[in-house]
Amino acid sequence: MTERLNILYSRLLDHYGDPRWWPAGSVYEVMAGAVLTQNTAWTNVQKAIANFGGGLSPQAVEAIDGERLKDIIRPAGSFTRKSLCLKALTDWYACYGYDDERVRRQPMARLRDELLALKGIGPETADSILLYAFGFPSFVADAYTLRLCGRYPLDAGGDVHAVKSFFESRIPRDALLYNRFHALIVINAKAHCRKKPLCADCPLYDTCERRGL
DNA sequence: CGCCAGGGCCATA
DNA sequence: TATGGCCATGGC
Repeated sequence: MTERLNILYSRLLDHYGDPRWWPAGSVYEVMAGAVLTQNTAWTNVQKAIANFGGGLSPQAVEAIDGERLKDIIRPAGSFTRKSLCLKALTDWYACYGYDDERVRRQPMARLRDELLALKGIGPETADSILLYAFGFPSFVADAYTLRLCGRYPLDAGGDVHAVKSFFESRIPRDALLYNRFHALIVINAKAHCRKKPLCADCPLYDTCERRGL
């Protein structure tokens, strides 16, 4: 890991501790949550998940009628697209017999292409599923990561693809490390750096402040 | 009230 | 390929 990235990571880790992160109980719940949280507050996703009554499984989603699925996930917004996307994602999972280990034996690049081919799944959602659901070393470059790159002097580029390859080429290819790093970025963003100006108790405050951000 | 939240698709030019 | 409108709810 480069010096600058190491400093960033260490500061976040010292301040927040090991996050070991994604608030979900199962692999499939992570997959579904990744879709439901697209441009949507996590509190709304929780409401949608709660509407499954603890029965958020691929078998359940396959069995649920499309119209009823819309109604269940309504609190997460954009429910027409997301319901179709959930169905497509579940069909994809069914191709592997809902078997996590079988998915993990496939080449990551191929899985990513398959996910990106599904309507409603783009780069951020695909990477979240690969990393947080299945434990592949695919770095997630989401809105929080882009915002951090705009503030912290990494010179990582401006778009999702550039930022993703920036981190992946400079961090050891380790899924747990990717997990911690991105989780820390999100936790920091939620806790301190939601918008300008940064608050003084943000562990990145001095560096960002020096840049006038 | 208006803004925005852990995006992505689609229509334009 | 690069923008911009759109989806849609709930919290603030």
